[in-house]
Amino acid sequence: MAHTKVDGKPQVTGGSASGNGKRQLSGQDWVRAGLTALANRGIDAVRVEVLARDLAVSKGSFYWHFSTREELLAAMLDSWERGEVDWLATRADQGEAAERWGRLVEMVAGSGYSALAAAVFDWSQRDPKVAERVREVEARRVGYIAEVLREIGFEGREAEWWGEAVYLLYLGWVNRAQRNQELREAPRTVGNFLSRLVLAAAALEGQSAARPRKK
Amino acid sequence: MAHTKVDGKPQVTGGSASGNGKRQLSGQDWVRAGLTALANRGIDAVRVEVLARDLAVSKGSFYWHFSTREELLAAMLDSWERGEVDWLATRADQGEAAERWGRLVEMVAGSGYSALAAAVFDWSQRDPKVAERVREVEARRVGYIAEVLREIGFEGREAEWWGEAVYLLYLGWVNRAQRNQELREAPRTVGNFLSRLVLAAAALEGQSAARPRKK
DNA sequence: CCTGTAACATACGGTGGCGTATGGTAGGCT
DNA sequence: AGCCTACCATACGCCACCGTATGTTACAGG
Repeated sequence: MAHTKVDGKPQVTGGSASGNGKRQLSGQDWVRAGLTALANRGIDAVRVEVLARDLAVSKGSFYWHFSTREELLAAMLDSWERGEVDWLATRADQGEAAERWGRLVEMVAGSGYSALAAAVFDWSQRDPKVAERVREVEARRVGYIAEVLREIGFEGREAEWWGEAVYLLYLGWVNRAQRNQELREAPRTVGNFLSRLVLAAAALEGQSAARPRKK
Repeated sequence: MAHTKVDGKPQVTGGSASGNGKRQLSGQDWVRAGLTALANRGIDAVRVEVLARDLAVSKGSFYWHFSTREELLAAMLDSWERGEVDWLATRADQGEAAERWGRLVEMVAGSGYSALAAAVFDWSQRDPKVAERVREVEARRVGYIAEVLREIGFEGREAEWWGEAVYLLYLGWVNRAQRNQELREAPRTVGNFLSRLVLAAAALEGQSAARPRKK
């Protein structure tokens, strides 16, 4: 047992705020590098020696911070999940009725197409543990959308149903934008799709409630 | 150069219709095995030696049929593309007005969630050549949906726009169903989502045209 | 200045996969 | 029967990667 596990955090080891300028990586640096590789070339491209080359250090460094590759993958998944949960948490509270929909659309449209999310989704297909975590995150997302729709004026069951539809459309867009620059480079389009979908839903359900602004 | 390329087809080499019962594989057998591995564990799991073990033969066999692994991947992509194009071609002609929408929905809902398609889409992210082919197939799909929508009563531009929306929703469903049995095991749901989406679109656009039957 | 330890580097054994080289076999043709 | 050839097996060299063992450096505290 040469290395002490990273149970807590390797205390100081400042990534870039330690004052000495450069050297001395932290576990988080490896996680970040791993997530970058994941987003760019998929989970099977997250290799210890490759990351070491990217970071211009040797494997010896990696195996000090982590005891195995799987441990890094777990840390990466944790990091991603935390980011997703936080993203929703910071936006779940502050809301004034129909205004929230417009902000949700803008946030989604502006937050980029997220190659990372797409890569994590693909990863989840080959690892049941990952799939479980992704399902939880997706349930939160759909729940949040449905909540917003309820505030806009959709009735209970309808809100959930159309919330799912909205999410599926968004998910399809994320997927398709992956290989279609035109979709990526016009971030407006996602918002347009989502907004018109909700407008149509309201028209069908006979909602007289507040309409989301097309902005 | 020990092996002759598989330019045409290795003539007889019957997979299972040759009468002799078993042995003697064809290039198509390798392609099928490759597509299976692709669908189950992604493109990075399509390894020559692994496929050889699955087929209970040696690599020597593989390198007779193909000169390299890349050649197999190309053949796999060709096979997939041909299947997709044929799928649309056999359904594009025969149609009587609004009836086509119902059949399209049923076909999509019944054709399974297609882990293969999802895997190919993911593959396309790491290989521009694959991405190009996938884009073409997707353009055909969207075009076909838009065409059906036009026959239902949507006006030119609206048909294309909602056709894209319908496809994105379907794409999101394929993606999500990958890790959600509940969605997979109720094949009706896709159809319901798509049908209600079109109904809502018609309601928004003020179509009085033929409505797709909810069946 | 000496020592300990955190954070690396270097070197190694082992595995899995690619592509090649070459040998073996079974069935059709003459 | 002999031979050719399609199809496959065996064996090899090579490389990328995993994880381990152990040497090396920087700095903190006494």
